[in-house]
Amino acid sequence: MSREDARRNRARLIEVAAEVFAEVGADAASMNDIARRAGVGPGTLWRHFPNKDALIAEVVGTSLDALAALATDLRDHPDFLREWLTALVTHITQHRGLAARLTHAPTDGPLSTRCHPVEQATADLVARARTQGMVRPDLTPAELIHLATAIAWITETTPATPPRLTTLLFDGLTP
Amino acid sequence: MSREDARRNRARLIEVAAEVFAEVGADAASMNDIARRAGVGPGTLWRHFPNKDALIAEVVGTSLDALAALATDLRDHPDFLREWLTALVTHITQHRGLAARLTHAPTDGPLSTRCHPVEQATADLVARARTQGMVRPDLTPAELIHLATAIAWITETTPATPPRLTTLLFDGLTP
DNA sequence: ACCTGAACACCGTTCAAGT
DNA sequence: ACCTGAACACCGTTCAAGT
Repeated sequence: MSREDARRNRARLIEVAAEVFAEVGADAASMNDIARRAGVGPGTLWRHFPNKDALIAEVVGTSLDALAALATDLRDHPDFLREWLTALVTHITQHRGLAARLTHAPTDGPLSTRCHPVEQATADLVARARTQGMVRPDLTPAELIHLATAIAWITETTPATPPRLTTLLFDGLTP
Repeated sequence: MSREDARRNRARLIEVAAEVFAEVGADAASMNDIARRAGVGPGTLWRHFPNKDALIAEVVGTSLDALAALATDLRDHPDFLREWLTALVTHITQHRGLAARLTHAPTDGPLSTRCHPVEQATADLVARARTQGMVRPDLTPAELIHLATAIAWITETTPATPPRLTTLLFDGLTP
């Protein structure tokens, strides 16, 4: 088959994957199922994307970039760190199963690579918050991301809501 | 076979399950693998325990009870709510894969049932903390458990440590 | 009464064989 | 160059057949 067909296959696979992820979650989705629904053999899917994370990275990549871009808009917001934490949680929550995938993704894998801009943005905002005394000085950017991921995850399967848990975390449990 | 054999099989299955859970985590552990290692057919495992949660409940049940019992010891501790949160997180962390199982367990299933004493203890301590003004008055016991589970979960697959995240949650992110 | 293990429909993943 | 789909070793789960 031609390179043209290959390109179409690739585009179609991403499209179908996005559908399946939305239906059952990125973690629960089956590679065979995605290939089947795209009308393609499993082998074709696996050569276009060497592992599931690569496929996920392609599906959520552009929205991760959009999230990172939002960070610059937030820089001058009076409560930007809280806003950023909210944005992180919201974004992860919008892609069911992504939280579980993020925490298991190897550091040098495609998904982690795609997250780099968001990590960078988080580092910037935490540093900025620190110079302004808006945040406890020992908080690391990685910790903020871990906590955002944890909140997004627990939200997927319990009645707890992201804004509420975000508030509890940000302000603490004491009065 | 005799009822005697059945009882021995059951005990052996719980024993082996505990081993496998410790090795690969309760979530990743395979039912077939447990049956195989116990020298028993899959069917035998499934009749003794109608689903995986029932098996998990049996394995972690006694330690859940011990956790609940700890709550009464804590009642007079000056910082008992923080201690309790720490105990919750510590306990879940000690059983890898338990966090994921807890959040997906059906409310009327065997695992949720086994968690009842811990939920009860949490409700008591939160209520007590509230009357003493030690905690924000809108915090619900369920929220505390959800957050403890989330922290235990994120801890399994990242360099983040339970005591640190517990502190961040309890005290909040602001200085 | 209790156990066995073959069986079913899946999964991720690979790779010879086709165009 | 790219695709196919059978194949392998697994998984959860069931159930006829055995003692």
